[in-house]
Amino acid sequence: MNIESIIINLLKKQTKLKEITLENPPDPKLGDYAFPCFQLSKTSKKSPVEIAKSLESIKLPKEIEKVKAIGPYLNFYINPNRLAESVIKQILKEKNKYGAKKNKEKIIVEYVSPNTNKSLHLGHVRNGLLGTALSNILQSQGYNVIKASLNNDRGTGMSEAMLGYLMYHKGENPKTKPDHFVAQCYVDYKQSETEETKAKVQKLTLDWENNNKEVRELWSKLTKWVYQGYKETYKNLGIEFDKEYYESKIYTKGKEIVHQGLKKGIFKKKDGVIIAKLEKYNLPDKILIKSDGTSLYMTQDLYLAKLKEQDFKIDRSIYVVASEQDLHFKQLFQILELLDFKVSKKCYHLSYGLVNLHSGRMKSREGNVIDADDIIEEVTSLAREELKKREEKDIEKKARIIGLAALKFFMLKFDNATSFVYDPQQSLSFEGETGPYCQYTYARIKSILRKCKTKVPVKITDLTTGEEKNIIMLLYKYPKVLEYSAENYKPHLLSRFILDLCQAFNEFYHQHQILKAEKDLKVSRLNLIIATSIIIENSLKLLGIETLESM
RNA sequence: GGACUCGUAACUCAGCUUGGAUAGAGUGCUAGCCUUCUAAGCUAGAAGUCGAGGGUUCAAAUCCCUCCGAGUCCGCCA
Repeated sequence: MNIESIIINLLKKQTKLKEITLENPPDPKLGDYAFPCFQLSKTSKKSPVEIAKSLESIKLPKEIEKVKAIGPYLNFYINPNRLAESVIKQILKEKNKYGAKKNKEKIIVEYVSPNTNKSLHLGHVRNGLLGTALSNILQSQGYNVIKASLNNDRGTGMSEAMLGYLMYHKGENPKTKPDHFVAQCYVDYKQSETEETKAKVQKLTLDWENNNKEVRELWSKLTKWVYQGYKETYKNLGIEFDKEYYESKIYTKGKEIVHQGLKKGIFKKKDGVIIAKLEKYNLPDKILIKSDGTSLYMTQDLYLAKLKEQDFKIDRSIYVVASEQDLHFKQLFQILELLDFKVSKKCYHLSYGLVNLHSGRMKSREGNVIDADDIIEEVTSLAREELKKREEKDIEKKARIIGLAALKFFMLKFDNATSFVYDPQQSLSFEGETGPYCQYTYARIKSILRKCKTKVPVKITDLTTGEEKNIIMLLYKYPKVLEYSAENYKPHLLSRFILDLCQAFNEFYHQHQILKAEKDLKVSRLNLIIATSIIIENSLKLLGIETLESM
């Protein structure tokens, strides 16, 4: 059932307007949908208030209970029972397919993409969770999603980590988590960096490129450790990939594209470098090949963009990368366009703001980062303390699930454009607009359902209170929210929706009895809360958050 | 200097796509609610020149322009 189009068609017929905009009244008491009559007063020469009044006599379909002119607005009150019956039955029938769509497009989403000389920090966590949630949401809309990551596993950073290993840890095996060990080598190097060591780093990089056996072996050893460590962190966070790319395997391949472009006159050679002139597009020029003939990040990105398209025949290519690289992606997409690569039209940069600390920006080289593994540990331990107060069973398992929910929800509730300061007290809270609040709401519903011993017949009749209607409207709107969230690449809209739904349920819960309601009403309300629990569970799952039957 | 993003309550943020009724949450604060289905909850209250100014419009937090402030980025890092 699509209420909006029913009302819009009704109004179109009545007013002869081509476009009708409906809006939501500020207070549910004022109705469910409102039609502002200002636009009509121009042509009809009557005041909007009069027009609204005159429209009150409009003939209503059965989906609409009544209309009422309130000031310059014509307000529609939907028939709650009819909508409730239709929406709840649909949810009970379709379960996790409610809100799902069919789509043929293939979309590749690239996220995390770490530099392998460092361990993962809070910024990677935001990136990974954002990428995961986005992938899930797109999948829910029927897209064939390929989850990909690019490991930046070569270059100066890796050489610095290698030199750090040789200088301070030669022959050692990791005693800590292996990626942390490699990151430590990097930090140790950085803290003692001199002109002399810089030269050594340069030599290592060159030797690596020339396939020097010893250097390559050392490199393999370190990267292997790093991936071992990453694997564990990814697993803990529920981050997965269908495809991992490695810079070391593709970094030379972009050069060919650039040289061809030079031949065709798309790029210019100037002062020994090959450059893309972009001032026409209001962008700074971009160097594509350095004067020593070696490639840059941009060079390999040109190749990778094409490679992704070839590998998977994708229709869209999304890059989840921090806003620091906004310019880089504008340039990349523009250069792809210059090269006349079809993929240029398929690319989208999902930019997100930095996660800062009170002390300022996180800098790996200075070691003042919030480590991903530490944060998981911290949030789990906070949840454990909380659970101990409640004398719960399965404390360990639940602590992990609840702790991660707090972390994940916090990372996904802001618009991706906003940068925020990470504040442990706020970020890891379990009360208010948090993951655990949503889980708690779900557990509450489950607890009621456990106490209801009899099977609940699918019968919906008496849901007429404001609190019930509020929930029904949200359930009705869920598919639209999901779709909008997917098409605009905005997972936070889903997070906000879940909060609204949980809040609506909790208000209902405190106001009305469910198990002690009289027979038909009880059945209707049970159906309502079953449907609610299905949506909470599914939507949290899309954000990568697990639910608990009790907590 | 240029480009982009952001500026909404004491604090953290929604709302801006598609302009519309008294601008919403959460945290914190104040006052209540556990002999009733889980109080990680709910109710009520205090709290806002929507950064500033101008423009468009019947109507602007929302669209346009200017300015101010913060952040990010700007040819051989990724």
